[in-house]
Amino acid sequence: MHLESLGIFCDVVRHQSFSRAATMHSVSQSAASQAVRQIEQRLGAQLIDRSTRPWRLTPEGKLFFQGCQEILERYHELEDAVQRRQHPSGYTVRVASIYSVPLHDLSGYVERFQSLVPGATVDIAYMHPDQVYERILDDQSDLGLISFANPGRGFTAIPWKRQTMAVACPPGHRFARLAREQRGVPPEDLAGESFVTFDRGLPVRRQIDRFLRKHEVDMTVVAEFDNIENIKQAVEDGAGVAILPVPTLRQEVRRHALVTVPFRASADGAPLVRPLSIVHRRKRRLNPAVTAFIKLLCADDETRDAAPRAPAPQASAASEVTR
Amino acid sequence: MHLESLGIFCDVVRHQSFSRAATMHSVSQSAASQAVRQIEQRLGAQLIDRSTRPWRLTPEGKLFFQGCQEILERYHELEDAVQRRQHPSGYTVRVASIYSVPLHDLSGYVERFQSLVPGATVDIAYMHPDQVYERILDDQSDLGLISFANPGRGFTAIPWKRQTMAVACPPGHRFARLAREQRGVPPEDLAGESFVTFDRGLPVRRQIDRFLRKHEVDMTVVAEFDNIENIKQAVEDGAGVAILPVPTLRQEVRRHALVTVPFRASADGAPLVRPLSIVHRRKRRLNPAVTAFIKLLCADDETRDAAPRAPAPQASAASEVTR
DNA sequence: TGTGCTGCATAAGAAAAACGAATACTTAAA
DNA sequence: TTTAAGTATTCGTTTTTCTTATGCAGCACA
Repeated sequence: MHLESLGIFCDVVRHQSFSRAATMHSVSQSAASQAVRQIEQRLGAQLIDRSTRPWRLTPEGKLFFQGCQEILERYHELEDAVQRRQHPSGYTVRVASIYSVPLHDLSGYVERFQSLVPGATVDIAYMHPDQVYERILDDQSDLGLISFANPGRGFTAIPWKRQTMAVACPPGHRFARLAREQRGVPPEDLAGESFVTFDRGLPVRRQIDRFLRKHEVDMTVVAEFDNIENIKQAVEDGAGVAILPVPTLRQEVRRHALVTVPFRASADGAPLVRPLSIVHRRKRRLNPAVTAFIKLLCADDETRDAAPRAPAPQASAASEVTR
Repeated sequence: MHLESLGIFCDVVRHQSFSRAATMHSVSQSAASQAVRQIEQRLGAQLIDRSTRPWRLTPEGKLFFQGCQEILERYHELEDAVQRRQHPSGYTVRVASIYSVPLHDLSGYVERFQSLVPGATVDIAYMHPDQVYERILDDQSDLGLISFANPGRGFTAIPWKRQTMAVACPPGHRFARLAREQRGVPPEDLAGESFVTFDRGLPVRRQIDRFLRKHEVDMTVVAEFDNIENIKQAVEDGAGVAILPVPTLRQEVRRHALVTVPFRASADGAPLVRPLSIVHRRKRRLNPAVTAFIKLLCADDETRDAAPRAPAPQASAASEVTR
């Protein structure tokens, strides 16, 4: 019997819902249903009486649920105990992040985390997306923060933030007036502008190009960089305009070096967002500090920079990062 | 984490041996090795220090081992508790057997079992092999006793006995003298005999045919039956000779209705044996009484009717029934 | 009485994991 | 050294598990 299945069963019971339990475990509703059925088959006993609505636990189900809870708790404690024995000096959470995750945001988290889990330390290293993956695979980092996570090959991606993207231009640019007047720029108006953007091959570039193609906008790419800092610098220097995640522009906007011009919402299209994900190695025990840190990061992800999520046809926590 | 893997780890520790633990769990040594490694990877900790010979548990391993033992025990108790709640009146072991498993043998087992596990009852039903599979799939029986178990599609087969097969003929037959003189008959001498045998399509028939083909023996099939009783009857009636498992002939030999003539051992070939297996649904919790009954059946399987087993290149409890 | 909605089950195909056979490797004993 | 025993590893296959798509039942609401 798979402990994960027992965990799903327990959450199904606790939340009185297969779908919710499924989401919590990052699997589809179907998988949760099958997991519970598998347990029932193995035991040769109904655990859940589905004939009534809402469904109820059978006596066997109640018994099994209580037992499972305890067993799971014990097992997790056991894993923690092994971890503690390995790192008697306390936990370190090693984070590998892409450059463009606002340091500002993270340092806030780190402070809160260290007061929450005393004795824990957080190491954050900034690097190129590919290196983030590498470091996680090599077990040099516990967590990675990246955009457009691709879930293949042994990673689990937890959706984190969705940063709205907007046009960045120098304060003297004709778009800047729109921003001052609290108006957005229609994507079409970008046509013909000089454009500073990301390297081809970065997922964010593909996302932007798709957006522009959809709105039939043709721009002149005057420079490409593999990181946001360089792009911002080029725009400041008057090389052209750029499309960047809003939160990454905070500094420059504050010191009036750049202006953010949001896109005017158009009826037909999804807004341009950059999804950030927390990734970690699959099938890997995360030590308690890491789990706590993830929880902290996710705790308020809905509250800022959040764009409405595209409702998936069926609940699946992973679905939004798989495409 | 798979509870089965934890079980393998515990047995590895208990027996200080991957291979033995593997056999106990009916998997290959490779699988056991991989299971333990998987646990280690998930924990990110060495459980076993392989640098010394014999290997030893690391401190983490010791800790984890103790925890696992308890967790597994608890889980098994939990499953049993669910079973008990379902069948409060006590356990019944429902056995489906092919016709030709000597009733005599089984009734002995049943008696011993009932004194061993008071309150348990054993239901034995005899039927055609196909029905045995059916009944197990339909959950009408807990265990099946069949020959030439084919492990495909959701069954687990536990090797049980290996019955040596021999020629059965009427006492007046020319072969009968060989038996009285304690000599065997060379397979070749069967050529030209009238032959009463099993239906085409039964695995035992294929096995016999293969044996005869190997020894280049050509016999005249005068009758085919789907069960041993009919074959024995036909041979008694003088229809010809048959090749049957020795233990199934006990009755007839005792009352001098038939004579068993063993094959003369030939250098080149494996002796003709009929493997009997205990079969049950895979991935299915067996209630404690069933487990106890299996244990009882297997306890002395080596001691009688046993032919030497072909040593497998690598230990695998299932290998001998898979072909 | 329909009509849409929500939540679970089921089917089928795709993806991932587990497994076994063969083989390499490692160490202890001969 | 060689041999033998026991474990790790590799690779291809089989089995399992998961997702997507769809079905189906009850419920709310018109």
